[in-house]
Amino acid sequence: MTARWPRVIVHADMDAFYAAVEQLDDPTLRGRPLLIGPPSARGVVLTASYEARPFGVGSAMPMMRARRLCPQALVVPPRFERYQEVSKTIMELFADFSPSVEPLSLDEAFLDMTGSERLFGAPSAIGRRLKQAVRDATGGLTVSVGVSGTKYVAKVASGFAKPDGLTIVAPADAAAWLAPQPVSSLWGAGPKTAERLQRLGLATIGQVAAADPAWLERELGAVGRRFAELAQGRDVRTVATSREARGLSSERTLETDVESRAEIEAYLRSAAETVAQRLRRREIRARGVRIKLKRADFRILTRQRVLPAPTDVAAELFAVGARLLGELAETGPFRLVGLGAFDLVDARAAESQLGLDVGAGQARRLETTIDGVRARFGASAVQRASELVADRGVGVASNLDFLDD
DNA sequence: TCTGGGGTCCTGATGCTT
DNA sequence: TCTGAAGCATCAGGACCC
Repeated sequence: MTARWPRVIVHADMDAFYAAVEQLDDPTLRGRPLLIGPPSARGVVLTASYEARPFGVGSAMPMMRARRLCPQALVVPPRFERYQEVSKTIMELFADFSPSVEPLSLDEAFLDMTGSERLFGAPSAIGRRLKQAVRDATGGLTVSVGVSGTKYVAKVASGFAKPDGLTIVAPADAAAWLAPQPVSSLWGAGPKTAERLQRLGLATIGQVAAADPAWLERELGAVGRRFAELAQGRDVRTVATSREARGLSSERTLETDVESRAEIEAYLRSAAETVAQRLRRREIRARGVRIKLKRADFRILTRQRVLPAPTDVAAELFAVGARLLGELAETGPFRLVGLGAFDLVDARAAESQLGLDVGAGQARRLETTIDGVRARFGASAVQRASELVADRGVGVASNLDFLDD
C-alpha cells in the first residue's frame, strides 16, 4: 500500500475524439482511416483516426498533404454540435466522480480526486473506474488517463500510453519519471522554445531540472522559471472549476485571398455579428475590439482599440473594426480576416454603469416600442434590441417583451 | 509543401500621468 | 516651469495549446 498522496489529480483525454465519435455513430466507418476536417483546399486536419496515423497523418496537418499521405482515408466534415453533445455527457460523468472538474476543451479535463480514495479506492482504481464509466456512458469511446499529484505530471502521464492508456505516477516518483522525457513535453514549450532549449544544451526534462533556475529565467524569461519548476515535478496550480473568458473572436480563412476594402469589410461585418451574438448569449460585453488580418505571406497584423463604453452591438463592433482597417497602411492581399472582442465585462454591471438597462424587465415596464427605447436609452439600445430580435428569430421588433429573459 | 479556429499568456515598445 | 523616474495602460506581435 502506497503512502497517501497530498493531492490526487486526474487528467482525462479522449482518444482521437472527433474521429472516434464519427466511428461510434456510423459503424461503417469503424476500422477505416478517417480525416476529420473541412474538405476545403485550405483546411487542416482536426483529428485523424488511429487507423490513419501510421501513414504519418496528424492534427494540424494541411488537408491536401494528409490526403496525399493517406489517399484511402475518408474525409469527414466536423459536426461540432454532436461533439459538444458527447462532451456534455462525459463532463457530467466526471462531475459524478469529483465536484472539482476543469474542462480544458471538448475532449479533456482535469479532476481533483483528493480525499476520494475511501470512495473510489487507490489512484489506479480511480483511473480504471473512470475509463470504464466513460466507455459505458458513451457506448464505447476510450479515454486515456493520467493520475499524479500535480496537473502537469497528470497531463504528461495521460499522453504517455495513448490510446486507451492508464498511467499512474506517484508524486515521489514524479521528477524521476519526467527526467527522460523530451523538453517538447514541457507545458508551454512548442517547436520554437524546444529548439531554443536544445541550443542551450537541454534535450530532456531531467537536464532542465538540473539547470540553474536563475540562468533559465535569464535565458527564457518568465517561461524559464516555470520550466524549472515543472521539470522538478512542482506545479502548485489547482483544478479551477470556472474561468472567466478573456476574449472572444471570429475569424475566417478565405477560399481565395482578398484585397478589396469592401470585401474585407464584408467579412469584418459578418465576424462582428457572430461575436456580438456570442457576447449577448453569454451576457457579457466588450470594452475593446481587435481586428486580425493574415497576409498572403502568413504575416499576421493586428490592430486594436479600447471602446468608450462596453458593447455587445454588432454595428458598434463593426464600426470600430472598419475604422481600424481604414487606418491600416498595409493593403494585402489577405488570406484571413477576423474580428475579436477583449476586456470582457458582465453585461448587467455594464448596463447599470451606463443607465442602459434594456435587458432586465425595464423594457416591458415602459410598455415599450422601438421609439420608446430610442427616446429613453438612445440609438445604441435600439440597435441592440433589434439584434436581440434577430437572435431569437422574431420578425417584428415593436414589442420588446422578449427582452425580459 | 502548405500551413484552421478559438483561445491564453507573455514581451517589448510607447505614451500618459504622477 | 522643467526634468526625470516610476508606474500604468495600451498596443502589436509572438508563441503556445487543443
